[in-house]
Amino acid sequence: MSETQLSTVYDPKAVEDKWYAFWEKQGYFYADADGKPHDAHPQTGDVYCITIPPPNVTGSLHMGHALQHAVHDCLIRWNRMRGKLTLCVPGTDHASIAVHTKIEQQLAQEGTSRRALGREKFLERAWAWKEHYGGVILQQLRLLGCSYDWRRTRFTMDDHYYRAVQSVFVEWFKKGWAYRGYRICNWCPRCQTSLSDLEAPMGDAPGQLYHIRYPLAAPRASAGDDGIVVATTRPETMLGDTAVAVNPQDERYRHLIGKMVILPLMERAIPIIADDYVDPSFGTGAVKITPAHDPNDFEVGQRHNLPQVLVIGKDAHMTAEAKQYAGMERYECREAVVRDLRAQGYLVKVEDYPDAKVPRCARCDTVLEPLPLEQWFVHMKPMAARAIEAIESGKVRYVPERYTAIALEWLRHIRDWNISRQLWWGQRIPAWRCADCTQWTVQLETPTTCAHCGSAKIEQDPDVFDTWFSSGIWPQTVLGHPDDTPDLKTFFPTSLLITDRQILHLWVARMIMSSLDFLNEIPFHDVYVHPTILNWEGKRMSKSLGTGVDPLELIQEYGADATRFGLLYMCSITQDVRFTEERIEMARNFCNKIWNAARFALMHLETFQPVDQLPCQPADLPLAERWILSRYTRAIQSVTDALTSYNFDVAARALYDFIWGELCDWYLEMAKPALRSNDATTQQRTQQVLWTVLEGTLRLLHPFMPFLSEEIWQRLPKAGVVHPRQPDAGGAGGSASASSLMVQPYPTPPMGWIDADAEMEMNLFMDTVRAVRNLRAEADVQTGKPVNITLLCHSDAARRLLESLSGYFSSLDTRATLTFQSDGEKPHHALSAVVGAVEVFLPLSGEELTKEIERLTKECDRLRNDIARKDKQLSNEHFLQRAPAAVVAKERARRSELAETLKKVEERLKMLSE
RNA sequence: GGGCGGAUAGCUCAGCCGGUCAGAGCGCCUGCCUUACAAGCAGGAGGUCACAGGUUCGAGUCCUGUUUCGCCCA
Repeated sequence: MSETQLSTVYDPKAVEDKWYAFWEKQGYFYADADGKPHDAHPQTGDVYCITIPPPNVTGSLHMGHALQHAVHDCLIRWNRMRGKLTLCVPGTDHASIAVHTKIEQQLAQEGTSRRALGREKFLERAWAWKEHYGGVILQQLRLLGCSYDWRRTRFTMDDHYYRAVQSVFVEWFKKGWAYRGYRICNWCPRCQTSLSDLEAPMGDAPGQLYHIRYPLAAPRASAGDDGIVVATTRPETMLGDTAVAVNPQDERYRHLIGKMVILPLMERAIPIIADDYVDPSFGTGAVKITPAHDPNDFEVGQRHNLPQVLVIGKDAHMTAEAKQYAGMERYECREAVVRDLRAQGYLVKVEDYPDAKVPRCARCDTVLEPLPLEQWFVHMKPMAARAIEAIESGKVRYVPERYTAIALEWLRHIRDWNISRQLWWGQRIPAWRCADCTQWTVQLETPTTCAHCGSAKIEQDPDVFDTWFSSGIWPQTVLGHPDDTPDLKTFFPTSLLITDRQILHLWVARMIMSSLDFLNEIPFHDVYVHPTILNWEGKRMSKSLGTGVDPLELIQEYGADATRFGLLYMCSITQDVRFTEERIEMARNFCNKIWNAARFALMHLETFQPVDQLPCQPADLPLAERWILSRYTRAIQSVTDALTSYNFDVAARALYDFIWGELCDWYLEMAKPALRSNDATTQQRTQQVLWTVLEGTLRLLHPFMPFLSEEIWQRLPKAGVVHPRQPDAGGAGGSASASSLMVQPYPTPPMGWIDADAEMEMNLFMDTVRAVRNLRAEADVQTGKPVNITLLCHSDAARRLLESLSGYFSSLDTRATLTFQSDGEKPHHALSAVVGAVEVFLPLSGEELTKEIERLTKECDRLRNDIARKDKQLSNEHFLQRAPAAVVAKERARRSELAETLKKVEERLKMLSE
């Protein structure tokens, strides 16, 4: 096949599916505990394992996932190429509330309900829904190029996993950590379930603070006593008040403690009590106590033995206890209560309260109703203590480091966890209550009788577990726990967890706790928290608001490699990144640049037979070769360092700058003459360096752009192999190590190739070339028109260097014919530039003379300015005494450099004016 | 109320341990279809690094405060 037939535009669609199918067929994604499952790639014995955060089984890929998995696969491919036994376990979670709600909506549309349908039929529907949409998101990850072990795909409702979740509960019940409790819980009136504290984020809800007067009950303490004024943001809850509380230290109210007030509208007598919980500075300093509808009041109520009056029900409507307000919706009732209070003269004042917050449902945003409920809770303190120890001692490391403190803070103030959900889609709680003795029987196998009294009248709790309760055991469970498996031995603890910061407590902290408790091990060594992707306005992307960008459309339009590279390029240590499509476009252009550079290289390597090792010392090569090998080495260092420290943006930039700015812009141009040379030795030597650098660069690039790099690598001649392979042509023939780029070793920096002299010399050369281009542009010389350039060299070394490189000038966009001078008469009417010890002259036609004089005058001013600044610094005694000698020397050198330049510019100016 | 992150060219972002750090991509302006690439090549304009103090010989870079946007916890 002739490489010249390759399109000048890289076409991702033509290569992505092909290589993905090939890799998968070869078994390269797989890793087994014995370390040599498919003998697909060399293993050093080191293990690298990640379990992905399981997305919602019925969900689809959004930008957050795309970024997260660009990172996942980059690290997975990198470590695999480093020779580690590398495993990434994919899977999904059952998203209890989301799926449950979806099915309920469907049923409602069909005019029925889950109660009418019954639990069994409902679950059939849910499973059917899961089968229909389940795994779509995993399919989408393949389009991104993710090289995960798909054989191991797990789902949190799989039989094994289901059992594992239940057994966690049974174990914790045995320890006394899982217990049945009655307390105020977050209740979502729309989802009809309780929620944990973490699923009930507080949101702004600007409202009013109502000041209500509760009159004293007879006999009055003294004439004219107006009772006590309480302040509340939720006046409708007053219907359930069973006390008024004041701070015992508060002089204003001390005389009222123990007295009774009459609750307006309800006409009930309630006591005034003293409790430290009351903040005297807030509102009026007197607080109404509604034990049934506020978590703090609930506790006050318990301390003071207050009755609970439930006035708001699970449907967010008023109960019979609310008497004349019974049946009203809660906000409707609020209006009615305020109206009646005002009419009866109890409403003292209403003030705006902009800082009010209310808890909302994390899933549906409905304002939650705190209600006293009997639920299953988990006692967290002992587990949190172990997690704190593991994090403090550095066994679990957070990246960026600042998240450590955030995690610790939450763990130190951990509260018990409500794990029961009044839903049907999820793992059923294995607990049976006895109708006779009211005790619970908790075990994995379905009991026939009560474990306490032997009664047969037992009934299973209808509730299921919180989804996070089940995903909290993800890493160990997908590797086989609670069974003792070889996978667990080999891959656990895993290497890394990559996650979003939203679920740091909800999920990450809980995994650490469960793993320490059950396996006495941390679940992962590192936690990498990637930035959140925002839209260009800095707002969270939202599908419902239509502010999201669909990563699949990006892959469709720009290709998977460009999408991955663009995302990694913006993946810095910052907390948020704003997404702009231009970044992906930039990456697409970069793909194209690489593609064309490869076309060029392949064209010149068609008949070339490379060898693994450079056949000579780099020092014996020409400057351009020494330079590119040196820069290539530094690129390997940069990329590797950046990946090691999770600085994906830095790694991507290093690749971009090296490939585009050095390899393409300079080396390929400078290699052209030699590649076209008739001298076989020169040609082959250059071909070998070109091949070495390109082949290595593709390996360096592969974790970022797996498809493009593979496509090019496959076309590249191989050391010891004559024909390039295509997946449909060669199949699995040949040794594994030669069949795919993804199982090649990742480059390590050949330190001996670093050549500081070559870099210095190239810098002088490049600066000179740039100066010539610059002068051409200034003189408005049309491209293609040759120019005569005089190079006046004040150093023999510079002259020798530039003379030896003079052949390159014509090809590097200068079109220059060079004349060298070491001294003597300088060209008079000419444009000029100074590059170190070299002066560059371009003869001037005449009319540009004034323009040039102006320009040089400006430059003189600038230089004099700079020199004055330096002089000031260098005459500063403090600076000379306190700054390190090297810095002072550097500044002195810089000063004389500037003076030298100024001298030359002044001379030029003089000559132009003559 | 407590904690954290951001504020650098028109836009999106890099700038590690203070001393060529004032940068990149896009956009804009000027030339170019030069046999790898117009998704490209060459050149150019454009920023008092949010504000105010302080530390230092020297501060986008460290400290304090302010303003502002966002996140987390209570």
